[in-house]
Amino acid sequence: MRQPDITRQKILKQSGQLFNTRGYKATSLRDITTASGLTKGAIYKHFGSKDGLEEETLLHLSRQMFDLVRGRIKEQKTAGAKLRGLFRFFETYISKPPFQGGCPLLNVAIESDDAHPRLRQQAVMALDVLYGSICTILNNGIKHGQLKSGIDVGHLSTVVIASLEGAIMMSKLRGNDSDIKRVVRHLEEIIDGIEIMK
Amino acid sequence: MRQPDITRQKILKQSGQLFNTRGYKATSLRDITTASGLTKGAIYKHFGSKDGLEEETLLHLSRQMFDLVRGRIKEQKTAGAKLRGLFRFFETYISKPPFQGGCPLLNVAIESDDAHPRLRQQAVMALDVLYGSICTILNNGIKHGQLKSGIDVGHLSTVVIASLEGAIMMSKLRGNDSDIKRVVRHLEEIIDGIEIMK
DNA sequence: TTTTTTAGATACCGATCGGTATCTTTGTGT
DNA sequence: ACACAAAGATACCGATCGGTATCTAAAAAA
Repeated sequence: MRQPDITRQKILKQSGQLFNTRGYKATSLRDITTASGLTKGAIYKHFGSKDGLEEETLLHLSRQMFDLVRGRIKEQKTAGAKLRGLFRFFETYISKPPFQGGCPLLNVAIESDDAHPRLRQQAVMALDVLYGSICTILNNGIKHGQLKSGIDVGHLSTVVIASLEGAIMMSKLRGNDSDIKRVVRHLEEIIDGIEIMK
Repeated sequence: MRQPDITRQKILKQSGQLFNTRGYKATSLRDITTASGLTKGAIYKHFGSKDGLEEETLLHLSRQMFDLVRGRIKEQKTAGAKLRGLFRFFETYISKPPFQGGCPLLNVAIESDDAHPRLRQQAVMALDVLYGSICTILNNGIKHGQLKSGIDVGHLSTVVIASLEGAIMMSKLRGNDSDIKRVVRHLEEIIDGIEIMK
């Protein structure tokens, strides 16, 4: 890897960690230069402005998250197993965080929804991707006779995402994983109810 | 009301609105003085520091929210009706916001969980109050034969809060109320399933 | 009415913010 | 080996941050 690319990745790694824990606007460039050992010169060469860094960092965090999610989904065969894999991924979000600060989608949604249109637009896109992924799993499950055909796919996808994100908020706030575990159990029972056993 | 108290309320009203929309740390004292027409002198006389103002404002917002929630709950007789009243309250959170910026609990939880221990502690207490309220409704419902006795009260309370808060995040992010409506419908179906009709 | 305390406005402080201009270093192509 | 462009470090800018000291006005106490 070329040296500039290494620098770029080093900045994104640190800004990702800091933005996702302290918040985008609450993190200063100084925080990032201190953490990365680099200087403002490097940041501005690569990202042009702090706004630019924020947007690219969010993109980077979203990609990281969806890569992990996709990995969990693809290693399962049936729709039910894919969904359970997704739930387990969110469940270990607290006990074994893949990266610090909780869910990047949740964090940026709360920070941006009233005040930062550009970040908000990116957050909406990330939410749409997650929503679409779950809908696809459900639709494929119905098509292949793994799930009952009467399901309201969009409705269930919304319930799944809302429950998981809300549970992450609760568990992170309280500092334990009992809330996320309860919610995952509830969602698993829903899947039990719509799954067709062979 | 004495003049100092009027001033104090005026500051709390504006800081509440600003903290809940832009964030606590992202809002400057200047923002508050501009919005309220008062000066820094007034703020520091009444609250001592920005940290102090943040904590008192959060307390003020929490009280506002719980007053509204309690109102909705108390005007209903049965446990089922109380819960449905609570759901409707959260449903109208988006279309007819009682105050700007969404749910104060959700907002402060996300902002504080990794970086601001004092605010976080207050957020935990607010969550405990909400959780306790729902548990009480469920327990009373069971005791009075309005709800089936096999319910896991804590489990269901967690699911209710997580779903509602997650749905608020989604609806506020997307700028419509379809997500919160879907989640409320789901929760109502859960209540249907545990309610004992006379 | 006079005194004395309180509420609140104003002016100022050092620190830090995002951003830019400039300089040095590194690496690449010839 | 040389020239040149890209990467990144350093120094500096005006604006704004939270906080404080001081001053004025208002209200309570005498």
